[in-house]
Amino acid sequence: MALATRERILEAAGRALTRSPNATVVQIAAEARVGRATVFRHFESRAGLLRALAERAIDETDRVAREAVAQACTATDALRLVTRAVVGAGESYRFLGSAPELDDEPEIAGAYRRQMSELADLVRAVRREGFIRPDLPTAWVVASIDGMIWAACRAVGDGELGVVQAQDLVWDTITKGLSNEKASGFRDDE
Amino acid sequence: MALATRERILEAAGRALTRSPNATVVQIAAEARVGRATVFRHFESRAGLLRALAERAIDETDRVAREAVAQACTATDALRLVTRAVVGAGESYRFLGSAPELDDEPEIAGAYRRQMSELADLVRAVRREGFIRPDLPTAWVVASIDGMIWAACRAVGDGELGVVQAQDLVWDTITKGLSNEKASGFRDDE
DNA sequence: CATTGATGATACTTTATAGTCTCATTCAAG
DNA sequence: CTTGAATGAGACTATAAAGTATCATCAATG
Repeated sequence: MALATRERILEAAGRALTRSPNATVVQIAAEARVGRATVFRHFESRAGLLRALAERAIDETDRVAREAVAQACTATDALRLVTRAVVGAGESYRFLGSAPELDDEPEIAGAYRRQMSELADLVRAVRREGFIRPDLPTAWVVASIDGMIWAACRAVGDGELGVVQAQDLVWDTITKGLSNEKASGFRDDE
Repeated sequence: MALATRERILEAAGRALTRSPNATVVQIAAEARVGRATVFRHFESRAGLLRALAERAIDETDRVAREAVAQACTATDALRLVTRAVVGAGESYRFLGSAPELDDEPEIAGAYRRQMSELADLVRAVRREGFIRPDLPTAWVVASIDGMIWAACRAVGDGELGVVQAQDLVWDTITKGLSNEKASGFRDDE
């Protein structure tokens, strides 16, 4: 079963690389319960395996994001659904957050830039609908959404939150913030 | 000037490792404009250099955080000032975000856990002051603050925001969120 | 039962990088 | 000018990991 094996290796690589981003082929093979040679039968090199894994993660993220956009009727709702969807797919791309050598892969780095740029477009559309505070730079809105998504994925991966809970919390916090106060004013001096 | 050289190497290592987390000693030495042998005259090994760099970053973060706490009279204000201070010190610890081998250093991993735990204590104190929405789990509040700080540091490092601007935006967004609406309600069906 | 394809194990080669050592040079202090 | 400490350059070794090749085994398929 060549396909099943390849899939097993990819998933094992995701787990191993999430744990330790410099995981060796030996460690990945062990995680997949597969001989080291088998890894090289399915992938031309370790770099090739990482590339395949990254492309898989990017495709998966694109897929769920597109699905989310298709279901939404406003940009604001699209952003909400995309956020939920991407957090839900966190397990598949979480290893990317600390995979050093992937910055050297033009395709991967380019895909990440494209996703960020698409997110920026969506944010601008949401802004036109009036949902986003006008005083915040778009770059910061994008960056903070990205940061929240990563925080949620990490919390889920570390078992601190359930997936659904994290999905709810991310959008809730992105929009309303953490503060309990109506106007969120604070005074420097008590 | 032994001390100046050691310092030059540390700062160069910070820059090099921020760019590429697997930077070799050759690359670090080149960044420091120093011979490779000189690196090993000042540090027992590459791992030792990373350890020293990480300890330096942790100490610096602790220092600015303690200063911030000392100036605040309420827990809420302390959290605000700590956030500002830590974002301001981002350059010194940013490399830690993607330094794989440092997870194996018990001292470093432990220090990070301690910092997160101190942040959690601070968050609980802020919660008692009533500033934080009671429906949010503390773990999530901590995680999202951490995520916002990282997002701000990355934005500063990438030149998307100025340091002061990022410091302002982080607290502002943490507390009030991105949304323009008073109650931040949204409707699923337009 | 025989064949075929995938696999596991293992030995081997290659390469990149860490780490050591030596020597010549430079530069500042006396 | 002399001396000594720090450095740069480069040769050298050791090692870990990637990648290759081979052979025996096992399971499915005809």
